[in-house]
Amino acid sequence: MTKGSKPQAPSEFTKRVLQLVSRIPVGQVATYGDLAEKAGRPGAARAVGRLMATGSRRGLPYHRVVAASGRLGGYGGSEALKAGLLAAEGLTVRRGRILDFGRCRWRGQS
DNA sequence: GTGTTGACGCCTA
DNA sequence: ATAGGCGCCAACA
Repeated sequence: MTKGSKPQAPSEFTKRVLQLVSRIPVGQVATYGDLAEKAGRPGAARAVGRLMATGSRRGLPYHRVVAASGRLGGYGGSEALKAGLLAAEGLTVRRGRILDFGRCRWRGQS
């Protein structure tokens, strides 16, 4: 089969971000900017957020991806749900903010 | 090819 | 602390 048609070939950046998200261990969280940087596009936090919103891949712990400064960000319209999921992971969320954020922030391989 | 949007990030007032 | 603006990149109309 030739490549006659190109069915939404995912960019390296997209695959990279999704891969990183799937690598986030339980009890830890990563920020959009962090994922973008690890994916090879520092500053592309928006692109990362868009990937979550559109959800090219399912089954990934998108709820472990939060905004910077310890803010949750959003979750399809129910950030409370995101907070609940994070709390269930062992984190502590207070008024839409992750307390031990600097403690549970996933650093990949530090 | 252009314009707009989006689960962001950081700065300044 | 709150508000507003600019910049970044990728997908969609």
